[in-house]
Amino acid sequence: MKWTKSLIQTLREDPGDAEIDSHKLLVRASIIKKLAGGLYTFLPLGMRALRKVERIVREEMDAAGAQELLMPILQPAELWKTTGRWDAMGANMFRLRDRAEHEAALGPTAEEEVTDLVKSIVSSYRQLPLIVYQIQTKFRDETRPRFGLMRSKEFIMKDAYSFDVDAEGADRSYWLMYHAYERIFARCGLKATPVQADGGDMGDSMTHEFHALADAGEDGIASCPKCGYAANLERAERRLADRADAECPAAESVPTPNARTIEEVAAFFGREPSAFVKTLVYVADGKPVMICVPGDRDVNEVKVKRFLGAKAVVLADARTVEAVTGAPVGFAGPVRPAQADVPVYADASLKGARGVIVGANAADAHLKNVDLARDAAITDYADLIICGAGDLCPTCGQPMELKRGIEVGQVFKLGTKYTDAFNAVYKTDKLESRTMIMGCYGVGVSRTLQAVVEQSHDKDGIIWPAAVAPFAVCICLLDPDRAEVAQVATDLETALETKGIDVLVDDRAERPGVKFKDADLIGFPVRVVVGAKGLANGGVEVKRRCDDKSKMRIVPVAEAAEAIAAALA
RNA sequence: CGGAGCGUAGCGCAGUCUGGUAGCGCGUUUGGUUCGGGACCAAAAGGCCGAGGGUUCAAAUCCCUCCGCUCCGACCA
Repeated sequence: MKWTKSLIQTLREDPGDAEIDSHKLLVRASIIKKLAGGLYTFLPLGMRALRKVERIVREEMDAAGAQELLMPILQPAELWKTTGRWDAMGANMFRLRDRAEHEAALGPTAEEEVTDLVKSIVSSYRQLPLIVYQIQTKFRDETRPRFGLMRSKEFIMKDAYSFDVDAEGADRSYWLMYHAYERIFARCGLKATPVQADGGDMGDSMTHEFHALADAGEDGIASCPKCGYAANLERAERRLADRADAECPAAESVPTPNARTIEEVAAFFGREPSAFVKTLVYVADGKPVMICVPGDRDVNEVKVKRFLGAKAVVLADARTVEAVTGAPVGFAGPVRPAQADVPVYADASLKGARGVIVGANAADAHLKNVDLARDAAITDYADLIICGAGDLCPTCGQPMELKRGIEVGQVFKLGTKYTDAFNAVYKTDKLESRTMIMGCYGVGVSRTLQAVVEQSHDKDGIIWPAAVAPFAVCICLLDPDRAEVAQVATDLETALETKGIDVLVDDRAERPGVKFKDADLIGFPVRVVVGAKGLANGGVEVKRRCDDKSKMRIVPVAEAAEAIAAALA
């Protein structure tokens, strides 16, 4: 392929609306172009890279025995109403009506669609287990699209679904996909870590996310350098240190005018935030609850939601707080709230807490010398906080580290949530009807592309891993108007293509510096310089993008194709 | 959805406070000199100043409404 025939427009300056390196580079390198917020065109270079990621995904899915199919993006509302997700998905789903006023959605995912499909075809245990997948555009009406392909309204996802006769089979399918994912991301040149995750509204409990570790990632991950435990902060647990608080005298109210936040109260008492217990009022599915956590920690709303088995947990508004505590916001505490029957849940680390300071449920007052067990009616203790760096690993007890990650894939055990709703059953060999056990497995294909760039770039541009590069090789033809030099480039292009290597020949009438800068920006794994000067010196220059100039080699023309292939290996 | 900022040439921006000829850099086109890490000279093309309404002799600039984009937060199968 010749550059002068390609739709490529590199930019010298960073786009004004990009924040993170990968987004800037994808735009500058002519990989993607924004149409509107959260909507991007894949330019020819981007399309080539995308196809390579897709191909890796296909090969690994096929190797795992999954079968590719393609289901409609436009999904009738009835499917979603069957599982109740027509309402549960809320504003996240794009909805529309056809001319006959039939409601439909642009698929954000396809559990309903695939369950309906499989139910209609599979009726016997002989047809199971089954894994199907598709690579398709998905739609989500994100409240805040950002960072280019990282969070967009329309994106490309590989979604796979497994159907098994029993829990053991579902477990096998789960790990089959899990290991396929490890291979997919490794082949894409991505350092991706599986981490334990929260299932959200998706269903059952068992789920792992695959995260490409990167500072620009949107998710926090707690990981243990000793034993390898890793979990999304939404889920990450910690081992509790033993608590041996001394007995304390009777609780006593202390006036604390205008001290509401932990910082203010801590300054007032001259104590560390950890000496306090912070109490927050939440509304869980319409009912108020109190959540107590150490003053230096934050509530993990995902854990609260899961612990309470609630659909929605939101921080209470000021009126509710006043009704529950009997005091303005800022003075809530677990001891004798105005609404005596409100459940009070405390973080597990507070079990045995004595001598702590809490809100007094009265304006401008806090209680000191509180013994939680003695003075408050704690309904229950549970793990309710967000882990922090230094918290102890729940598995081995060593201090954990905090990292950030880009979620590029997730595997779920769904159980029978969807197959029950659709009555997707099969017959056993004894003609008994049993519900199929399901799993679902997603790879963010377009997001993976950006994660690769986020992990693999330098100040000059992208450094594509060969497996997903738009072109593996760029031939910088320095003297395109000299026929004998141009012929060397074209011959080399043909020789490489014969070996199945993608080549882009930069045949523009540009100065060498421009071509070198662009080759570095786009990030072709191997750069070959063909110029009159080099040929006079004995051949062409071969350099890998990941190496510095000192590794550049002069290779005789006759051996060039071989040397380039070797450089890519 | 709350808070903040920004919409001026393909891209990056100045001009807006204090109303009066539409600017700069990059890119593009043409000619010339250059030619191994984003060259130089000369000429040129390219604008409904986000949209609509108002104030004014006069609006990119002041006022109102709307739309779009970005960031922080909330949210995120």
